[in-house]
Amino acid sequence: MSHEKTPKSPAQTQPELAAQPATEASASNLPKAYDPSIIERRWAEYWVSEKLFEVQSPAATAAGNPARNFTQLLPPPNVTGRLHMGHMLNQTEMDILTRWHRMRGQTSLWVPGTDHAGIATQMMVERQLASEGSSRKQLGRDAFIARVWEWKRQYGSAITDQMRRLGASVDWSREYFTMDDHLNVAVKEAFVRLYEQGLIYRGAYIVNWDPIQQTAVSDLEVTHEDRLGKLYHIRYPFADGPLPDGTASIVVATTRPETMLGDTAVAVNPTDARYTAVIGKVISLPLSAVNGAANREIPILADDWAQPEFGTGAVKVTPAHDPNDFAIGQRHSLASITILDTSAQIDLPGSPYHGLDRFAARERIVADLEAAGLLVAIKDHNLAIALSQRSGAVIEPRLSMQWFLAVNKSPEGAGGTPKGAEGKPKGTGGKPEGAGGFSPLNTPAQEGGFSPGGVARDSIAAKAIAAVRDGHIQFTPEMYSKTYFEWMTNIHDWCISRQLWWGHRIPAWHCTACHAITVARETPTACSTCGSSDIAQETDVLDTWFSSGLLPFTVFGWPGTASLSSRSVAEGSASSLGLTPDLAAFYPTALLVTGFDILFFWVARMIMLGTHFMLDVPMPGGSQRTLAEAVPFKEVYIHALVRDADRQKMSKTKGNVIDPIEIIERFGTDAVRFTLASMASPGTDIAFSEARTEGNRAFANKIWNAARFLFMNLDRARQAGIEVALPNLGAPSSPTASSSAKVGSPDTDALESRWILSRLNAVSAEVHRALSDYRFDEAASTIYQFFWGDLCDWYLEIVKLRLNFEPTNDLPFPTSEGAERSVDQTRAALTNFVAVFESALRLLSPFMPFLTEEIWHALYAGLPPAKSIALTRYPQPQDYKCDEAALGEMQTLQELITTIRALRKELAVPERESAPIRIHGDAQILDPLQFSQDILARLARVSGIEVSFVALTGNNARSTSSFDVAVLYERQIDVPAERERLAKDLAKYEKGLAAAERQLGNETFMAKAPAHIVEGLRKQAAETRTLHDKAKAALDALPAQ
RNA sequence: AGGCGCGUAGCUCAGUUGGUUAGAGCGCUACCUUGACACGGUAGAGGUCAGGAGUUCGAGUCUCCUCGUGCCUACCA
Repeated sequence: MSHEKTPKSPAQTQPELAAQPATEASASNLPKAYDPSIIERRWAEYWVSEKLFEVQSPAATAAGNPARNFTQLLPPPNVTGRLHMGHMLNQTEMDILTRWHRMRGQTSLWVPGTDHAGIATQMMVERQLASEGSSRKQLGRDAFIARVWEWKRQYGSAITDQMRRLGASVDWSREYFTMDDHLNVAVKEAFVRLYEQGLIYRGAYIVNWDPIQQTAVSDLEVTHEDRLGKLYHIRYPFADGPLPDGTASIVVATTRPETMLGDTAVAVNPTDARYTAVIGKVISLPLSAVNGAANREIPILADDWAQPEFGTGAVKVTPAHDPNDFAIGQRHSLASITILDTSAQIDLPGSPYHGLDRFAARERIVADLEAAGLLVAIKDHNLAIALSQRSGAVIEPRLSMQWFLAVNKSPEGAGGTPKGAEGKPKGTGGKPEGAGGFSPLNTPAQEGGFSPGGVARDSIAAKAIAAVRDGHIQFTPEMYSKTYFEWMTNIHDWCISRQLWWGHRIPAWHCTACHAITVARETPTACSTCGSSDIAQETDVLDTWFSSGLLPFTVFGWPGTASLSSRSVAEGSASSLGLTPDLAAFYPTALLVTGFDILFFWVARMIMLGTHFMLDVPMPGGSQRTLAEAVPFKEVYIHALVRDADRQKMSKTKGNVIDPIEIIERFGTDAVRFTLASMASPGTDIAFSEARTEGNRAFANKIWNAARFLFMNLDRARQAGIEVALPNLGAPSSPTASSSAKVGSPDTDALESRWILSRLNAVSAEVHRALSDYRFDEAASTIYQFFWGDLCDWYLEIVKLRLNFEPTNDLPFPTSEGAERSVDQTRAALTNFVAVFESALRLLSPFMPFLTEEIWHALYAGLPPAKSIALTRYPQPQDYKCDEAALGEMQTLQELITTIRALRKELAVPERESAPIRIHGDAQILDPLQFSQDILARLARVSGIEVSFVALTGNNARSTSSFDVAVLYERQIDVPAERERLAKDLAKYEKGLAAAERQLGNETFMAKAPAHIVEGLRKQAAETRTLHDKAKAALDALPAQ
């Protein structure tokens, strides 16, 4: 604690230890209210500087066992990013799990890193250049990339600095950046292998083109927005004369009239009787004239794609600017005329529309059509407009040369055996995304495999589907596996090229001489086909998700020092096949925690690429890796979205973004973490609530003050010369060895001691179960209830009774024997208190690492048994003795105290005043209470106990199912209020009784319901009957008004 | 257009395979500045589980329908 010491206590004299940021504990030393800002930064720095969470690379021979380790990969945030609540939720959950597993003794490795985020980062730097009056193109590629690196050097650690602030227990020594050299080598290796396996091809297809970014983007980077648009009906006149019936034109319907400049046909459905006669006719395409020449002529053809119900039933075909039209063009060998340039301006030299932006062109064309009398109608039309997720630009489907990953095709060459690069694009095994076509590529997985839909069994997608279907990867919540299958079974080939400068440049070289392509790991000097040295590297870079999809194995060193290009298969030693020591130890990782928004972007891609590449990497023992061992992770936990308090999605435009750092500064990291954890129930979005965060800050404060109370009494004990042993279970745990020494105390110990340890037994079991099921909410609430409800409200209050530092005061006639007994009692109580409290801190530590670290160090006064509470043993049920009798006794006692308190309120007994009670009940219930008279005296202000042999029904009595109790106090009760209360109770009992009797009288129920249910109901009915009768008697006994 | 969710106390949410009289936090009411804590203590009030029908001995929980609401996927010019 960094506040100034105000030494009031002579006990507070130990020196600070340099290595431990905390000072020793002393109640007078602790501020009255918990102030997280004082301690958090200090501990965050300590954890990092002491390298507490680093995991050594195991020796290759040690054959690491991923099953015994707990390894996770942090979903790498964009290097340009700032921490948002989604990150914080994600990292809180990952950190709780990592700390929990670590404290359970597993080797827990959490690998952090950042993503180079191609488009986002390039945009960021371009914006900066623009503000300087410069541009990417002015700078040139190399200078621009240098500039991005400079940017990264300067600002790239912002988000990881924020992570440190959260206390994320990651292994910083393993931090990566997706553009690091060794990862670049791995990306190239992966690309080359896929190319050699015939799974990467290059071709001209329609892709989603972002005219602002000037690049292709994948289907996933496109969002759709419903907008009201127009459907234009346009008349296309025949060039080859009218039909016999006089028809001289056909009317087409389109939402994008400007694309008519690129039409190369009109299609009608062959079954559409209205149009059968016009099939084969030729059209003179309006407005298509260039340089004053005649309009282009295009055919009318029949194609199933044209739907008779839609529009006019006739559809214009623009193969270069629409995926469906492209497919029609393929079927009918139509020309593709590109009429828009990369920035979506009309590119048609000689046309009056040349150089116009697409939307300006639309207006002009519509006006011109109208002037020419060719505009038949304009109708309102709802359409889903495609927008670029990044730039917000309207996506322009564009025919362009791109690289694709074939996901539904068998690799060529079994087992990934490399083949020489062939220098030619491979054919496609599926269809590229965005490439149109309306026949489903794949059919859903069916029993026993796939239906014959052209999907190869050993394709990338098929392996990825099998990995989940066969249970090698499990989703939580399970529902997401459906979403996964839905997407995976309808997946198209993945467009992996981007027309950006920032990213992994595609390792392919184009030959100017023979136009062949050379794909190679090392920069080649000559074309592999013709030997010409006139070659130039492909300018495109890879989709960012291509490199991040490889991370689960590339972060562990794949492909190793010897890439496949330089190995001979015959050698076959594990390391030459790509098995690095880290891969052997940590792959597959145990778990991936992420949001559903990147389920397809990243999760599915990791599964595809992981299963594909890792199947070729042998197991540490040299055996062939199975699919189960090739998956990138065994479990996926998908968490919710964090919304604002009104359940609105946070967005910059709405201005409702909650900055986690700002919230942390107001409430403390621990409180925010605890809030997120306690609201993280699976499947439901989190409406982030400040009120709840306040509540959890209060929880932190409560713990802080409980610690103050403990320390205060430890101080007093020291002064009184009472030795209290500090618990030593905090010693670093060996997880397998069950602790020989239980926390706690002999059976002869006080009730509250035996009880609280029994509670610890139950609570640690419950927390274990909850965390095993990813029920962060249940784990958090269990600990909350225990710490506040059990420990502070009951245990601590009772312990106060046992603490006596002036031994002569509690006996009427001071004796040395009495003094000794009192000392023993104080020592025993404090010893148990410390042990219980220390256990509770360890229990809470994964959720509130800062607060618990601070108090824990303070507890050990600078001499803790471990460098951090995070390195101690997590409380296990077997560490605490469960004493059923104590649980039962305590329950009765609590019920009695609560009832007396309520009665006293009812009778308006002044708070400070004590009053005697009279009690009636079974001996087995009441007998143990005689040992708890002091507790009753303190917690319920009972001045004397009188046992009654008859039931108590007076105005000053209340009944429970196990006892009647009366408070003896001379004060007229509020008769109307009492009458109301009793009447209400009575009604409740009558209702319950009626329901129970109906059930018990029901023969089928008695016959069919399980015995324990019937028995339980009987017992309950009997209790209700008792309560009913007592309430009735009490009501009758009320004086009439 | 398909698919997946959600609707429980004033608010935010729990409620395991159907099983006794539905819980928590915050808020609210009353009282209490008792030497850990007013970011506190004690005792309370508050719900026909969106609506309807069905299956069952028994439904917040399973089925169907209706209403409201959110999201994801999609090649409809």
